[in-house]
Amino acid sequence: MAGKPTRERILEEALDRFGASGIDATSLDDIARGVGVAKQTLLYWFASKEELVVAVLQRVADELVVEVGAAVRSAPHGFARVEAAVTAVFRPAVRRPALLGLVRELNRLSPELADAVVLRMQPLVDLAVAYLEGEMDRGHLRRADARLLMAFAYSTVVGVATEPVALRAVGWEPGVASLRKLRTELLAFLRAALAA
Amino acid sequence: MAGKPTRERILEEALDRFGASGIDATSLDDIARGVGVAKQTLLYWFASKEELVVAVLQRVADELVVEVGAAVRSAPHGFARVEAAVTAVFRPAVRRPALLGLVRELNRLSPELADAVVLRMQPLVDLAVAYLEGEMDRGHLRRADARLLMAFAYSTVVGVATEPVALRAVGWEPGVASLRKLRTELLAFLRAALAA
DNA sequence: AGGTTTCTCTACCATTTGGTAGAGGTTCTC
DNA sequence: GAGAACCTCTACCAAATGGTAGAGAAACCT
Repeated sequence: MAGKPTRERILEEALDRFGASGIDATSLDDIARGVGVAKQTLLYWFASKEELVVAVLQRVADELVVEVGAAVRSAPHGFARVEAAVTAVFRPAVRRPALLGLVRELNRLSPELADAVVLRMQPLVDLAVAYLEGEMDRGHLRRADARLLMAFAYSTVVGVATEPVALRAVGWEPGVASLRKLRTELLAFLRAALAA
Repeated sequence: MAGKPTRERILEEALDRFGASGIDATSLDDIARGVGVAKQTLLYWFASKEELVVAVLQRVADELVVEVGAAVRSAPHGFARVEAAVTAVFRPAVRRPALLGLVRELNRLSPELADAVVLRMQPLVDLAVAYLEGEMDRGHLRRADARLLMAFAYSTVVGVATEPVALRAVGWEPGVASLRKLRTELLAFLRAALAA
């Protein structure tokens, strides 16, 4: 059907389905039908459902780590760096909303993989924290718990991206537009809270 | 075993299990074993799994609505009111971490119930928004999108309460202590951002 | 050409799970 | 004490799901 190799198409389809309906609620048959192959073709490429799940999560984690890492490393100092990091976290969420929902299932489904993700994230966080604290020392930013700041920003994105009930309660429809608006507002907030 | 009626114990157990492992991954047998009765006893009290799920979610929604509603209505004006609302949202999360995780599954499992929850939440949000905007008009708070503020605070709680990977990446262990620390910091943040 | 590897398929199986049928016991009512 | 309502149980079923066995193409060596 498509030019992409089967394995690739399976991974794409699985990511979409897992993200939309949850991993448990998605059967191998669902994915296979979506790709347009037999279930056993899928089991040829991935020996078991767990293996498929891990492969999908691995890819999700890779995207996040690479994207946020590049942004944090390349952006200028000061608040611009905070801005770049926040934007980087939002980007995958906007491009593929299914993605963030999956990270949440990591712990339950593969604690080992979750550990691996944590280990890869930590240096990035450390880098960001070091810069934030440097800026605070220099008086460019108000003093605050930089580590907490990171958790704070990230969890906000996750919450809004995956919590349609809360969004609708405040009068918004879930979607990309809401995510963008939130990013703007979050940044304004951070700016106000961190202004020295 | 316990003094509580069977139906009540089933609801409690189901809430815990659903929250811990997800609804799909929790079988009726699991819950029944946890309570110490046969699966069919459970099906006597709730005609189907869906009915049990709805009952549990209904109760979760009730707790949230009642608790937040009481806090918003009773707290003094100004920033104290914001503080009361945020604390009220945190309280259920601290007391029963499983609770917030369930709200997220609402949309997928029972869109009708999700609609109902949204409808009940809206007046509360309106109330909070009206007060926030009043305070802004009077110059007690900095001007900002009050509606967004609500979504923002709530999604932060949800994100941190249900996203252990992010927490661990910033060097914390998931748990009640982290939630408390986050509440303090979130409030400090809001205070700084909203100070007129 | 002939064999080997790669890839996809049809058929089938074992287990789990939500759910049904219906029996039996307990408590409350009269 | 008789009957009814209430509550819990054992035994069983139908459907779905993850997974196995193995056959048939098709491309790729040599």
